[in-house]
Amino acid sequence: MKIYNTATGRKETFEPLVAGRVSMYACGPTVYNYFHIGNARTFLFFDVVRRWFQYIGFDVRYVQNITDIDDKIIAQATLDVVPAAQVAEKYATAFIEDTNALGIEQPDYQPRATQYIPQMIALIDELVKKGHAYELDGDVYFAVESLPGYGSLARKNLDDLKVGARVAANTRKRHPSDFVLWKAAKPGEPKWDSPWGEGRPGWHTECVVMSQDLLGDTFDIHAGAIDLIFPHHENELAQARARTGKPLANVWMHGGFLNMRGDKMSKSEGNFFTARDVLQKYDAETVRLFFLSKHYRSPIEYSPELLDEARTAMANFYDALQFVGWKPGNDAQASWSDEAKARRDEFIAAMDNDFNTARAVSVLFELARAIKNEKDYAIELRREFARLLVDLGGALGFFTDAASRLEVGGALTGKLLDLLVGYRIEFRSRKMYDMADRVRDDLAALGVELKDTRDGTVWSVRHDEVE
RNA sequence: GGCGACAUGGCCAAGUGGUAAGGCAAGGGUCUGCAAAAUCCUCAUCCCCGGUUCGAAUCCGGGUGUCGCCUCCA
Repeated sequence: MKIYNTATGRKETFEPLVAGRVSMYACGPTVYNYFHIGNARTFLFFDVVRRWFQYIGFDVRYVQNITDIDDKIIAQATLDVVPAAQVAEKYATAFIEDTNALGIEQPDYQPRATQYIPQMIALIDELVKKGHAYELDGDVYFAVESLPGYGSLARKNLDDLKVGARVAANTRKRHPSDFVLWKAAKPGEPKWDSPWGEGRPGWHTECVVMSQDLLGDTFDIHAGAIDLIFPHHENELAQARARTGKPLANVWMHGGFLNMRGDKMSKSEGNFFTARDVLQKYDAETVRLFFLSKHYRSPIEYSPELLDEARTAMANFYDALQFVGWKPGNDAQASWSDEAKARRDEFIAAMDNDFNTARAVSVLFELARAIKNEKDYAIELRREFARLLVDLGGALGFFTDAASRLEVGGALTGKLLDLLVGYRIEFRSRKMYDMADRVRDDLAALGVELKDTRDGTVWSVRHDEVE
């Protein structure tokens, strides 16, 4: 198992802290709005990371936070003329709904910043006492110069940052890169008591406190999108090192962006679609396939054409399953035939190589092709391929609901369809083609597709349009 | 100004020194009452210029282009 580690800039063999276990923390959303489809890429990818670790036998402990107190939430609350907590609650709920709709498994723990205020205050206090932070009119800042090696994660040095700093604002900070740990409350803002007066925590502290509380001082994997490397993750790392002298995480994983017409999709630039919007047009598996068709560290261009392609491809997978009469059951077999094993090994090798999902997905395509290839493969083998397809696909989060997708409205509906198909077969054998075609056309109007294969007439329900 | 990533067929995309996976689209054949499906065939020398090597899309140097980070940000 090799993973690209931002901290070292290299692909490394993954060595868990505890054999057989993985502790991972992914930065979640700041809940001031619906998240966009670019955010979805990140959430979805780390869902796949988690599923993969589980597939290969790891016991995974997965934490993803929700930032429910932040300047942007306060700003939105001001616009909506409601309490900030109400904005946070609304979009936190929406976040959970939307990630569910995307087929993302909920994390084992989903801490919220406001649940950890005392712990954050304790950490900040400790940093002040150790000389790594200082107060300034009710704000508290982390002194980046107090910590040798600050900037190592992003491979930046303080001098360069000084030059590049475009933020003039607070000239009273000791160093322009000093970042805020505690913010004094302005009138009307949400606030908590602290040794430095009433205020709220800065963004970079919550993840340190929550991850260390739930996963320990140092854990296996810390994840997020590429933009979080600096300053967010750098600042988390700084606080953790200042506190414990140890790294916060052994492996830092960062996913690439989803771009819109060349630019990164971003709420502040207004060029985005919410995941909600996209799910109106494309089902969750289509979105998943669209993302997983490319390596997670590469940028992806948002493209309706490619989403359409992904939809076609997904339909083909289900066609293949239908083709050999796949039924839910023991897809995860203890042993596989040589033919199946060869493909499974290829899939595993791809995933174990820094989560090469694009390569892994191509194995699924090859399986689908083989499943439908009645000429070269015996039906038993093709059925095994189907089980393998569902098994491996499941490791990527596909086919989790295949049974119900392939099933139509219960047993009676299935029997009625078989009856109608029987009529078509009968009509065809009597060369009553107008009636035979009427059966097919009428069913097509209802979204049921008939195909006359060598093995007889089969029906399938079109699922490629989401209303 | 500093740091970093990427550049593969009509489109998407894998490839990490051994002679270009896969998907979509397109064209042609077989099969078929028709349609669909299935099946067979066709479709790239990897941004440019140098270098290393028996051999490079893959390594090194130099260009060009695109993008990201340095500021809230998935």
